[in-house]
Amino acid sequence: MNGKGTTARTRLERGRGALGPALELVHTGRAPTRAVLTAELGVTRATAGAVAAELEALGLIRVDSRPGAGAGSQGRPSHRLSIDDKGPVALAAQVHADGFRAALVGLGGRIVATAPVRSTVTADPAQVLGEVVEAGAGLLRTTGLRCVGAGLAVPSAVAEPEGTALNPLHLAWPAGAPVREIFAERVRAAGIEGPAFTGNDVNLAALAEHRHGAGRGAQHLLCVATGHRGVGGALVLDGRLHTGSAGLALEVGHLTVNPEGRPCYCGSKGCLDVEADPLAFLTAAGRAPGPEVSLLQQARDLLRTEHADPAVRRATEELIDRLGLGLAGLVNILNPDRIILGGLHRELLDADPERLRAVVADRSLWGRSGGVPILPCTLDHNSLVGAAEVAWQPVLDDPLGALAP
Amino acid sequence: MNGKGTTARTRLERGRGALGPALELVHTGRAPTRAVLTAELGVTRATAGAVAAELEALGLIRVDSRPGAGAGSQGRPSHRLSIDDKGPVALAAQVHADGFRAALVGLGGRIVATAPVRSTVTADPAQVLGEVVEAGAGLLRTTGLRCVGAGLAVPSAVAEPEGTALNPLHLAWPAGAPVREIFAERVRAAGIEGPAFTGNDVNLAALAEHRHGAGRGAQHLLCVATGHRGVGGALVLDGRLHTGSAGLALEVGHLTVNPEGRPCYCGSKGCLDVEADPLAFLTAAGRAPGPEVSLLQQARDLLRTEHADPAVRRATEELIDRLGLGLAGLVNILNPDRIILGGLHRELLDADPERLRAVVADRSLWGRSGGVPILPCTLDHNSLVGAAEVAWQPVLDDPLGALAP
DNA sequence: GTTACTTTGTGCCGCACCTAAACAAAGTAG
DNA sequence: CTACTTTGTTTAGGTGCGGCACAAAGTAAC
Repeated sequence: MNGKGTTARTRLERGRGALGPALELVHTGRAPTRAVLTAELGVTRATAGAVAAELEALGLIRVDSRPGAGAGSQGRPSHRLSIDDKGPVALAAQVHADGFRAALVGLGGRIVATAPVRSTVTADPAQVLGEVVEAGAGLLRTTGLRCVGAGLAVPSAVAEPEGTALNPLHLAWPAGAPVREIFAERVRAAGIEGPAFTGNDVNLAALAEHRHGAGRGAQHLLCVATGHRGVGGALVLDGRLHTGSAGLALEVGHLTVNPEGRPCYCGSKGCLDVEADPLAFLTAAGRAPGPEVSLLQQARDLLRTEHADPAVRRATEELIDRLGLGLAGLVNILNPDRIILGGLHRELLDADPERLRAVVADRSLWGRSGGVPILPCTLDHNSLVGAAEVAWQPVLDDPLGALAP
Repeated sequence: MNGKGTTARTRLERGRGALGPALELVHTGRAPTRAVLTAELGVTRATAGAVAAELEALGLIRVDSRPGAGAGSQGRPSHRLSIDDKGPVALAAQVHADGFRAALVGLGGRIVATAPVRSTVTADPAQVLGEVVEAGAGLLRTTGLRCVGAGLAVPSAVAEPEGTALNPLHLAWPAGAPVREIFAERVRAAGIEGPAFTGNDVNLAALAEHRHGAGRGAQHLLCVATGHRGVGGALVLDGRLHTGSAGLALEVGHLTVNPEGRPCYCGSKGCLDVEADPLAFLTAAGRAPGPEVSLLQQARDLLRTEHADPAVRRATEELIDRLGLGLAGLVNILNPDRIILGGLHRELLDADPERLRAVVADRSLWGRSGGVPILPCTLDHNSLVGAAEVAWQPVLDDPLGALAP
């Protein structure tokens, strides 16, 4: 008998210190039962039980008395810990060149509801963000779920601590637009409680992949992706996003990957930004980019459907070599224990994983660091989930403090 | 009346959690009095007093009842906290191309005693490390001080967690030599208690500069230096050395800084390693390196004494430009809030700080991150102090646990 | 010199959080 | 059915810290 009501009530004031770590373990799927939770936290069973009861009382998780696929077949079966699907959610928003989208994301990175994508991104950030927040507010109204906060992913470097978008170029937004401020104001205006965060989309995608995707368990996770124009990077260190002292870290686009390469707008030449993005791929394959769909879509289609074409094959190999050189440079500096690729880079990895791994290993200084696993990202909408992740962070750090008052 | 003896005794079992942070504050000179300690720790005066009493009982610090240059002139003067100069020390050792040296280093990075430098580095690491440890053991015998542990700085990347030196090239040691194991064995054999650590010299120098030198207070500190051949880098994040997942991070020598540059042994060309080290400087100035003194010494002499020579001037500017390009690349990836230069790079900075800062700012993506302060290192024997720092680390993390048993 | 004020140091109580240990519960293995 | 293994709960207790009142040690004003 797991006396739910009363037991949880009497323990409500206990377990503050271990509460955050415990929730994070359940959140990332590393604590399926209380027994595992006990081991992972390094506490006694009594403490783990109290903590789980408290998280249940907060409406965040559920303790099922049913099966619980425990460890060995012997001994008393453990109760299963799961995320309460009636629990609170975070409002996640994403803006990119093709449009914007809003979603509600619960613990565990589960997308609870999504608003249809709109493809009208105007030059006015306040209008776009107002619409996307309104879409999210609509989702909250129809589902009736509690909201812990809001997160926004933008395809631009975001300066800290101001929260301004430094290069939202392919959104046609003004450089330096105070996106965090605008977003926070719209969130407040929509009557949504909780704090509002804003971050670079690749950074947030990396965070999501680290917690719920291909990056699980990595201590030093490097993420590189290309979507529309340019190349983005992100680093997750010990579970935390490393954004540098001013939010400008991992601007990897200007590593030199081709000394004889084409000139870059930064003043150098042969930069990763202009040598390994969708436009570079289309150009290398001798195709003129069309205006209908996004560059990423065009490049992806070309790579998938015409990979037998010699020109496409050559372009693929060339981009893999350039990307590999860039990754090797990053490996020498950051020495990650895992690399995850997104966007077109993910397609390049799928097209010829051996070639890419060989280039990285060959141009890394030590065989060991060059042998770092390179994986495709595995999470749908990882930027969106990452945006929710930062909104969830205060709750993960201190559940009682963030939810009680 | 500050009842020293009895008060400390009655409080000996208190203050475990805040003990480490408190010691670190005194160690880095950020807590001159108990009042400041109270504020910095964010605890009550009662706790700060108990913690200070306990650290005093451990023989690490002293609470002087004398003046104490407190904050305002009003109110009761605060007692001064200082490091007990009869307290324990760490054994620090350094091996480099010109010889080796041993020292005893107390809290606060104070070098208590040094053994004379020997300049016979043979090809056998066991012999060299045996001699250097013996020199340190002699210092311990003559001073009679307690030893908390030992640290060794080597001019090579050190692989984690094995502790092997991957490229101790200019020591003529075999690549992959198990230096940490050898050092630890010699330390044990010499009857020195405490753990033994080994690290890359630039990494350790960065750590020392962060705690006691030009890097104080920086949250994201980048350190770049060149001594003999090649260029080394280090990153201190939130007070901790970032060595990557296998100890191989910050191998900055193979950033491309000159697309038309000379070939590098790594297979690329124009790498920082071959474009911005002492040999590159001598070559650029049209001088043939001699075998008498170290390359660093020759380059330094040339830069200082013949800076009026047009060839030397051109070489200086060329190296500053190359170095600046490399630093800009690192700034784009790491976004540090301070950069410290050592070895010949420090001399280059002194020679023309404006030029270097301009290159870095110009080639960094955002003006903000390019405006990062670039400073010369300020600590004598920073690698040595850094070696002691890692030996002190267990005590700084948990003074009671590290010293009591 | 006395008084008022400011700031620092200390003793005492209590609370929050956890551990330890004993016991109860729920399964498997024979 | 009994022995064994593992999980969950209860109770008691201990550690580290905050809160608070008070004492101590200086300066400022008169």
